[in-house]
Amino acid sequence: MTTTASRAEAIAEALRAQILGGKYGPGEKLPSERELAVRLGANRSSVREALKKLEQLGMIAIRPGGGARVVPMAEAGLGVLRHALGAEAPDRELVAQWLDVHELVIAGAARFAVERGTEEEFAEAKRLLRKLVQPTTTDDEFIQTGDALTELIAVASRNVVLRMVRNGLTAAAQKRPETRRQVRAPRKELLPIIRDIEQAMDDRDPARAEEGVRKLLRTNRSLVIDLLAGPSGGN
Amino acid sequence: MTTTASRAEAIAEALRAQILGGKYGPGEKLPSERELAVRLGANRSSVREALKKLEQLGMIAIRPGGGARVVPMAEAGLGVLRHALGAEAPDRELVAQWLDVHELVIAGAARFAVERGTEEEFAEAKRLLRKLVQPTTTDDEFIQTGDALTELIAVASRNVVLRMVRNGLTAAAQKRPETRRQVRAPRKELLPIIRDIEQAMDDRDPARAEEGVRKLLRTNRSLVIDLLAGPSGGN
DNA sequence: CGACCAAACTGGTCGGACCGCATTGGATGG
DNA sequence: CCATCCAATGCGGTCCGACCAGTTTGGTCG
Repeated sequence: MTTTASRAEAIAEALRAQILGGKYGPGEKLPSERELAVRLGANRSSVREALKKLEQLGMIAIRPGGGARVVPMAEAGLGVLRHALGAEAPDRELVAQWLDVHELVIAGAARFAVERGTEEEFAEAKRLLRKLVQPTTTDDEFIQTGDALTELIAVASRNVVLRMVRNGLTAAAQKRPETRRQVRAPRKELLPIIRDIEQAMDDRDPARAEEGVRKLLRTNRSLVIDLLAGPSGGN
Repeated sequence: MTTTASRAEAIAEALRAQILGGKYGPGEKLPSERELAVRLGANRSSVREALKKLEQLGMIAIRPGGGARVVPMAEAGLGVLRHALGAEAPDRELVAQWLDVHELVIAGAARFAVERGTEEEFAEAKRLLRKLVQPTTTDDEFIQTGDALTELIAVASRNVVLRMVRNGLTAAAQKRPETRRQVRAPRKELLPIIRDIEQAMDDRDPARAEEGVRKLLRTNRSLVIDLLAGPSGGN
């Protein structure tokens, strides 16, 4: 079923699930490459490649001659998120935390963007903002436009580091197509916020732009939660 | 010379330097694994492992049967930063951008931390803040205390995603010991800011805490620039 | 009981081999 | 002459068996 990708990726996926599932607790040692190979019915090379993947994600730490130990999730890198959020039923709390950080980063980027952006970028931003509230825009287009807008903000911030952080965040939120959900976009409430952001761009007012984008993202908050974690339930 | 680590790591380092140095431009295809192996005098396994590392960093994209092409730096992950900033003479502009993002993230974390932190964490934060301005604190201790403080803020924010982002940022800023520089910490100007942050904790005032931490980080800005990129000069 | 050393691990590298896939360039049919 | 098709080529992905260097570990010896 889940043999969608390469052998090594499948092994990495399995180990990842086992670690995230708690089979191997933080600090615990994983079986050796050779034992994992026979246990999973794969070659040591493939197992090794999978382990290297997990090491690069920051999930495990490998010492030559020593073995591989599980690293606590909070000490890992952003890459782990991609698989924690990509699960069948992601933790709603984790999704909420993702949204908080995303809001923080993009709103901050908007501040820089208004300070350093070009007229062309402002025009493009206004075009995208207007498209968000156009009645002819489908829900899929709404999401795509939103993504394009955040990327535009990141680019206009003239900050490569910020773009990289956003890359990590958005990559983590990428859902596999088969688990995508249908959502409804809240259009009406957006109009005043969008006007506010446009005004901020005209006035080159960074603080106002930051606050406007923050409100914009917060309005879409429940939408993203539904998109990533499925409707209602707890929280 | 630079055989600090394993063979694969050395190869990855070399390729990384070549890519960052512009030998292979964005979108350009790298030589095949076999050719790189003979060219670098290493086994294909080692070359392969190095390429996998770069792929995981987001620097290159590998297609089965196709080859490996270079990904533009702005589309890569945070991991690339570690080596871009770890160079002998890092780009000062890049360091400045790192500082902007770090300030944005930690100040935002401070907001959450004041909302969600425990009394014990507040007490620890105050202890660290006071240590920053104690005359008996050495410059090395100043830096360590600052790191501990930002980590405490990240932990107290109760946001795993935010901690991961911070992990990525701090890992990128880790300098190799041999290239560390001596710096002087600006202690006197910190006192009013620190009092402000303490007051914000007592009042549970998130906005004030965010602004205070932002000022605190900004005060240390030139210090970090010197630490990472070396004092003044061009580049 | 403690220090010490050797055997048993572990990960890192090597060389060779085979597979399925993507690319490509020449032969073919229009 | 051009568009099409297909086989040869090159690519990454996997597998195998072997050896090396470092860590762990257990038992032995002082």
